[in-house]
Amino acid sequence: MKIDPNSPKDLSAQIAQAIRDAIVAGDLIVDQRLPSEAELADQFEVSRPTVREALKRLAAQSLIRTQRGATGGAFVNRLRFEEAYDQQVTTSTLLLSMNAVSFDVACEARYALERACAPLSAQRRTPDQLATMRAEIHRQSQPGLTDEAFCASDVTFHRALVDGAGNKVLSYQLAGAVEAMQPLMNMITFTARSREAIVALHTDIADALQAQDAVKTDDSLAELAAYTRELAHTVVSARVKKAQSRS
Amino acid sequence: MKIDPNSPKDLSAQIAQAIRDAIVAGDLIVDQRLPSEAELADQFEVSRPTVREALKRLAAQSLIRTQRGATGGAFVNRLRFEEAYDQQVTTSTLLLSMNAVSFDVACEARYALERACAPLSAQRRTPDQLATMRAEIHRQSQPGLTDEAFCASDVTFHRALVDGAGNKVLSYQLAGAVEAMQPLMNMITFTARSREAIVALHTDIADALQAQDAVKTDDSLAELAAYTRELAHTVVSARVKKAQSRS
DNA sequence: GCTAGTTTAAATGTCAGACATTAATATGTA
DNA sequence: TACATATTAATGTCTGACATTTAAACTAGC
Repeated sequence: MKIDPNSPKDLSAQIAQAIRDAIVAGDLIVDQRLPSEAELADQFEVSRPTVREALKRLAAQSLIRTQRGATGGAFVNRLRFEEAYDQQVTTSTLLLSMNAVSFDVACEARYALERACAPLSAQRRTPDQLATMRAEIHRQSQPGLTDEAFCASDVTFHRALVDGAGNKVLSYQLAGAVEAMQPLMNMITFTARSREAIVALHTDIADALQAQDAVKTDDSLAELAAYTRELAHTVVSARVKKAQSRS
Repeated sequence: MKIDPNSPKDLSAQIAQAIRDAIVAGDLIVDQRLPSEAELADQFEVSRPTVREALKRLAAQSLIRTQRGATGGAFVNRLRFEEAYDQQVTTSTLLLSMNAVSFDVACEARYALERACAPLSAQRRTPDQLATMRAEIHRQSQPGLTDEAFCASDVTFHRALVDGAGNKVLSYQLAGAVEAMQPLMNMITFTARSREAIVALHTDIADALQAQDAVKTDDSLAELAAYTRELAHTVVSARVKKAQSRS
């Protein structure tokens, strides 16, 4: 592992890249201890703070963990699905908000992905996951619920659906898509009637999954997708009208 | 923004979290300049190296960028889809390799997601994307190709398919799934006959997309998925037999 | 000989201060 | 006005020190 002191990039960025490459290539394996900061500083011919900055970069990506004390040091971290979720959600959320992704595009992506899970979920959903979905449907029909709580429950419902596919890779990939939608969904004000419609569609989905009917699950999801987008259009056009009447 | 000096977590981790929260919450907006390192050190009542470690953590996640010179500093970075791809691919690749995700599970996820794109892609694929797919099919039928090059071409083909959906969010979500599969695919040795079969199925897919036939696209993808998994099973069982005969 | 408390050592975490480098801006001169 | 130079404010890097944590080695007492 070598770095170029004359490169325009920061030394710490180069060092982080070198170690990252070694991890990805498998030269450093899970739980293996990296050399101490002082040793790394010697190897790369830089100071300890520079090495530390590099290690913090890797820690931010959960590629390493550090431990203090006598037998401490930096260790290659086993990247777990659970940890990776958080980063994915944060990144996806920021991607959507910073790039002015329209509700339509995000919504289309979300339901396309969920429908990919539907057949698998119909086949494999556990009683536990079904119970979660039923519980969330019940929560969603409570009248006093705030819009935010309604959306949060919606996310839980859909994650149970996705997890029903029993495929960790799918769950991971979709966590970002589903959760990142929440801030956009939160911008919608749900009327009593629209909530009722959504709850009815959620019930259809849960029924279809319980009956392990892949086709009906897909149909219900498609209906929900269409309804959600229609709802958003109504809300947006109502807002535009309001703004026009003000001017 | 406040931090707790008695927390078990590193000060730099807490500071990074505080700034990250501010960005996600929208308190810091894109291209806004953060206070200088010295000012941040004052605000959080820590030293400059500690602040720097926090900033490097954020830089590793592409949340900020830094600029040297008189008007320099740390700026909130507009997270672009292109940049986010890389991180997603790295993370997905490591997730698969470190968690011993089976070929079956990864393959199932990949094709489920791709099939989610199929109907949209059949509707919207551009001539350019079709041309890319045809070119890759041509490359794949060249006899001298290494297994690695064959797989790389496969990835390009499938990315064109996914991009055909014309939905940046979908493309982003699937980039990880498709590319992270490559190392697993590389473990398969493709015989001349299996390459021929894959090329034929790719041709079917391209034809269906060209005809904007969503159903046929989906069918062809399903066939390809089944064939790929069958192929992997054959390879694995052949390896097991070989190992048994050796012992 | 075994256990409990103590010491030691090695590592990360933090700090202070200095200097190097970069790049925009202000200044000065032909 | 145009170009060269000096200033300045920021990040990038280095040195050296001290604080804190933790496991292991050591020691005293039973």
